[in-house]
Amino acid sequence: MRNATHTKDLIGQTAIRLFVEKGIKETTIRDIATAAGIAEGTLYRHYASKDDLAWDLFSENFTAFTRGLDRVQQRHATLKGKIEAMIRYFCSFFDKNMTLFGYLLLAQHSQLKKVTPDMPRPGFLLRDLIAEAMERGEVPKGDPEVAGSMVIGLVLEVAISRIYGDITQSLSSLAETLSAASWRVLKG
Amino acid sequence: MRNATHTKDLIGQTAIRLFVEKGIKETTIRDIATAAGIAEGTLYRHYASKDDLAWDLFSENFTAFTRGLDRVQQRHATLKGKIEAMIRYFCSFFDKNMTLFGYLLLAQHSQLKKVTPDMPRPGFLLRDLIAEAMERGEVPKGDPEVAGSMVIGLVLEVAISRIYGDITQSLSSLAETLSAASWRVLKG
Amino acid sequence: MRNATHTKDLIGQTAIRLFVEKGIKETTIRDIATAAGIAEGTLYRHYASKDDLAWDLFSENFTAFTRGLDRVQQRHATLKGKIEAMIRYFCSFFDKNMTLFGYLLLAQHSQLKKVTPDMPRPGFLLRDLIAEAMERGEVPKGDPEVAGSMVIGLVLEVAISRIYGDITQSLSSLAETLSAASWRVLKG
Amino acid sequence: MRNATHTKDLIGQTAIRLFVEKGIKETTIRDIATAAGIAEGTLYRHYASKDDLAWDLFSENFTAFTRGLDRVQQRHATLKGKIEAMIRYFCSFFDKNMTLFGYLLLAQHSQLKKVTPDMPRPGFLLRDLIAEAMERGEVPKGDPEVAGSMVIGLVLEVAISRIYGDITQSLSSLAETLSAASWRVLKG
DNA sequence: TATGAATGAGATTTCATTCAT
DNA sequence: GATGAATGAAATCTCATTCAT
Repeated sequence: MRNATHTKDLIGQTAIRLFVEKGIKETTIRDIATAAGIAEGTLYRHYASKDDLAWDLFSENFTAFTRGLDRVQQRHATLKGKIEAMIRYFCSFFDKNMTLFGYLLLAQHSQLKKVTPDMPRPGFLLRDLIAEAMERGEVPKGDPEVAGSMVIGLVLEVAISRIYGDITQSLSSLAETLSAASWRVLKG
Repeated sequence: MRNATHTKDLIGQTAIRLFVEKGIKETTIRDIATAAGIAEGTLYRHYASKDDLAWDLFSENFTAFTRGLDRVQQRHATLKGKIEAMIRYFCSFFDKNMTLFGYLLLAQHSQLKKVTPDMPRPGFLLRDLIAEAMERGEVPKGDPEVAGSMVIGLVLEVAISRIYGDITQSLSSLAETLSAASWRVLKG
Repeated sequence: MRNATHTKDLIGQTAIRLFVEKGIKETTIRDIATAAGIAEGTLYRHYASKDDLAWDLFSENFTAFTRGLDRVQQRHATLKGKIEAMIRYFCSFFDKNMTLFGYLLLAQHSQLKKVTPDMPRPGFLLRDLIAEAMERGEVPKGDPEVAGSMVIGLVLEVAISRIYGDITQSLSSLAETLSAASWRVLKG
Repeated sequence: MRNATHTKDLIGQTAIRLFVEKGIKETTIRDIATAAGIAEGTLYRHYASKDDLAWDLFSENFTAFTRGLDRVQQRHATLKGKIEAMIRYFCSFFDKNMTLFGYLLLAQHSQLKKVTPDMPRPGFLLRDLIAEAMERGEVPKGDPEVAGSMVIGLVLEVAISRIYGDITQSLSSLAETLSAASWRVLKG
């Protein structure tokens, strides 16, 4: 009977790991409880439901990640600088907790439906930054939504290949490569 | 006693649509049967299980799509030509059946575990083509796995944005943009 | 489209074999149809239902077997002679069609409920013969039901051991042994 | 939250009764749950499946019964003494729990396939004891498998007649009769 | 007669959630 | 807070039987 935060964290960590390993629907409350070494009923002392657990883990971390991206981009004036900083931030975040990132990736399709329009999202952030850069002539005019998608996909797919083990280096060691490629995409 | 092939196709079409709309686990056999206008038991005359249904729809179409990519790539000698042809093929495939592509995208995380190493996959195809082009000096040397992932992600994320409605144009109308961006990524 | 009797026999033979191999409930109409090389619906041209099939195969053969026993016993005046004749008949019947006998054995528990009291049964036949022999002093007085059960069990269990492969000789080669043992049981 | 062992026992007792009354396949999970006064899902907290339930009830009791036979036989030096002791034990076991014995009898055909060769079985036990007695000349030489089968069948069939109601006395009251008959079979 | 696709009632099983302890 | 047995609604799957061809 340790403090409540400890148990809640334990549940969260365990759930994320199992969700990524087997899928959200495929992971049962019993799976999580067994792996965490607690009773099934205990989980409900910390989360109202399984859905609540999945959503909590997603929104908490998704928002924090997006805020982190926003924070580092603000320290730079040019889109080039912003992109480089965000990619460095992303790679570092990914390398520090690959499993968590795997969960955000996995959960986005099911959980994004519950995301309110006012919640910060990397896609919207990047699109807006690109639109501004087009305005001020830093990059050629074009569809900022398309440009943003290309950059995001370019980075994300490398992360996915890392998760699947097709790439073995750390993402941080690829940050420069990703930045350079992104910039070539945007610069036209 | 209707045509068996007709019924099987009907089940497949209906299932793909519902799987994309609600998710695979979230779609019940009853959902599919009702939507297809057949009895629940009928489904089992054509597919051994729900898992078998999901896998069949995935592997059949995934393989066909990859074969299509391979076919069009072979008509060109340079990586540039191959990339352009594959992206045109992809965009056309996507525009013709967005729902099916949505299913391949959705199912890949759960179904890819069952994919045998000998099954053709777009990622492996592209990686090999890039490796060859690096060999013969058409593009700068580098990690072909990373380069391939970047190109695939770049294209895929735009398709995802199209599915989510953040982009509204047809993918085919963006084929040139995607090819140009991909080539800039590869050319270094 | 051979004559109807041929198909009906084929179904019956196939069903008996599968019933013994897997159990009655465990054998499906489809199993039988597939093994017999006919369509599922065809079975219903010859038998009204699966229950009817199982019952028909049982009652037909069970009655015929009992009648056979009755016939051979009538040729002898003494219980000793009757027992020897019936055991010889039983062994010969068993050796000629072990699978069929396996079915009668297997089905008796489920099908015997449907047996009407007027249907001839080996147990009743033997009990009555023993009772008469006790009456006329050929064997010591006692409970003919118990005596009959002992003799039947003694013979039947050897047959079961033969079916299970724990005994490998033909039953006919054991007929004398079985008769002698039975007689010692009855003679007291 | 009642005692788990109590519930498991309740399920087992109820299942055995219904299995004997209606047959294993013919008894549904719902039948058992209703008769035991529990929810259907509860059954799966104690047994992994219906098959597991049937097997567990069989193997547990079959093994215990065989062990009991072995125990009482060891207290005697001669085959005659062993046989008498085992038959007494059997009759007592039967009279104390006719339903359970009915289940062992009923289940043996379907469950015996799952019995591993190392599991103790009455048939093997008796065969070995007879073989030893033949070795040391207590009974005439012969096939111990056949002799064992005859003795087992002789006893078993009387039990079956008791279950069917064709015999109404307790088996224990017939123990002497069964022992004497068995011994006459073995003694030659 | 034969076929075999379709049916649908009913069986087994799963699992998020509740609640007495 | 913690437990874990119990619940029951809902899902998957089975299969004897029907019926249009």
